[in-house]
Amino acid sequence: MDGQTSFPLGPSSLTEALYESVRKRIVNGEIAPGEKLTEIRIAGEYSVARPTAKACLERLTALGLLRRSTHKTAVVPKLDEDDIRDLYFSRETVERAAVATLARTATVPPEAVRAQAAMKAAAGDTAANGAFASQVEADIAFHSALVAAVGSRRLSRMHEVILGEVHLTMGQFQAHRTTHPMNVVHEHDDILKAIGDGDPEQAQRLLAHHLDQAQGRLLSQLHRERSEEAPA
Amino acid sequence: MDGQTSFPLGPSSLTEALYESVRKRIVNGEIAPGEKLTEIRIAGEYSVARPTAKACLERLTALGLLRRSTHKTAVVPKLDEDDIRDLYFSRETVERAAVATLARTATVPPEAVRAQAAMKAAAGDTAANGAFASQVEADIAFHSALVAAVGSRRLSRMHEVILGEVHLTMGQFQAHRTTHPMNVVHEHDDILKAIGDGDPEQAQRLLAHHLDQAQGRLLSQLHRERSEEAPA
DNA sequence: GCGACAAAATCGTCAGACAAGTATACTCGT
DNA sequence: ACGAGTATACTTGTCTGACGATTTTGTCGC
Repeated sequence: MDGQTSFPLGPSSLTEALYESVRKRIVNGEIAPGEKLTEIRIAGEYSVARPTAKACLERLTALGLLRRSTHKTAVVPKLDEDDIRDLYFSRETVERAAVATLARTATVPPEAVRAQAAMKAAAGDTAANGAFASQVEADIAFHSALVAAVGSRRLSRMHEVILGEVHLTMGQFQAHRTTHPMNVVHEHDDILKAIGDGDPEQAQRLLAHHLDQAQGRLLSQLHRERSEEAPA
Repeated sequence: MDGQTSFPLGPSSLTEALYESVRKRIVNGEIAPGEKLTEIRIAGEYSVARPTAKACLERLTALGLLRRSTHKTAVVPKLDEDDIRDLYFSRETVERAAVATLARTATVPPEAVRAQAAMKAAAGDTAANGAFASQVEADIAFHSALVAAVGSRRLSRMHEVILGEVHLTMGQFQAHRTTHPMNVVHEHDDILKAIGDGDPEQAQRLLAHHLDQAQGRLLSQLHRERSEEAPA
């Protein structure tokens, strides 16, 4: 994109914009897993000072989107099977609480419904370029809306961090390409229905199943890739 | 204290030690809620450069131990009723998942048992100076051990953040002073027993009750303080 | 070919400086 | 005397530049 004209810096500041931009590049897979991100490189690419770049990398590291230890350069993490299981266990913990809470008052978040519409639209033109990315976006938006509707700042904060890593793995494995997006849409619809019916147990059950499916897709994709690059 | 002789910096680095020190001062209530923490003040108190102090404050802000908006001085947050409810809702979400998981395999974490012993010891000499602080420490350690035993890095990370804020409020309200610590000890024991019995439902029930009690103590303490400083 | 030493790259921390925004205090008009 | 607008001081955001420490890489000798 247009990299040199002054950025449309949304919020207040340089640091924020830099962070958002690098974050996007990571979760969208533009920066491959295992790739090294030095402070100098970031500073150079964006024409900012090294301390600014440093702060950016530190923030991303805190969110799990980068790994680095003292005096070593940051790298985009390549999540293994244990990571994915751990990630989905944490995710399930948070989202279970969310859907149960919503179901208790039969509150169907309008934002989630909107995300569903976007997902259906994206599912329509699977051939189109960038359709994959917008599917992932819509999927993330759906789950995000579910948690946001609970109204708990801290739950949302935790979920945001987790979804960041989820987004990262999805971008890396492109698991959505190997499955029919309409299945996901239908599972989402079922969850919304259970919430609307005021049935917390059912909502949790369906959610757990949905997440299990997603985790399974990621794991099988992981194994496939591993077996391909085995002859080293 | 001795500010000029090089610090006995425990871990790797200056930043880390600074962060730990300031964090402790905040959660222990040495820095009162509402108190302002300028970068310059921290830099001066610890004889470090301002960027170092800045990074420290940013980290603490990310953890919810400080609040600040752009171009405004960081302050130690004074949590209101909504905050406490939100905090305990999130806490319950995480710890429920933990005890349920442990109970499913009837795994009683040795660390938690050890924390219980420490708590009993601290409960013995309520009169002693600093006994209150060690009670809180032991309490935190117990719940921390529970979650750590699950073995989920991400769940532990989330819990760590939440416990930071819990620690903060406990230090501020000193709620433990108004209650018999042995009650807390017994509730902990009950939870451990349910885990050992392999009864996830019971463990979750007892945990929820335990957290409800704790939240209630904090809220009543909050109301008491508010009514005292009402005539403004 | 392998291990040890030297060189390069990178990070951690610091000092100093300027711009920009916020909050406070002061002045002026009514 | 009091309120409103402005001016000043304080604090933060960002940059430039630099030095020591540590990790990594590359080379040399055995």
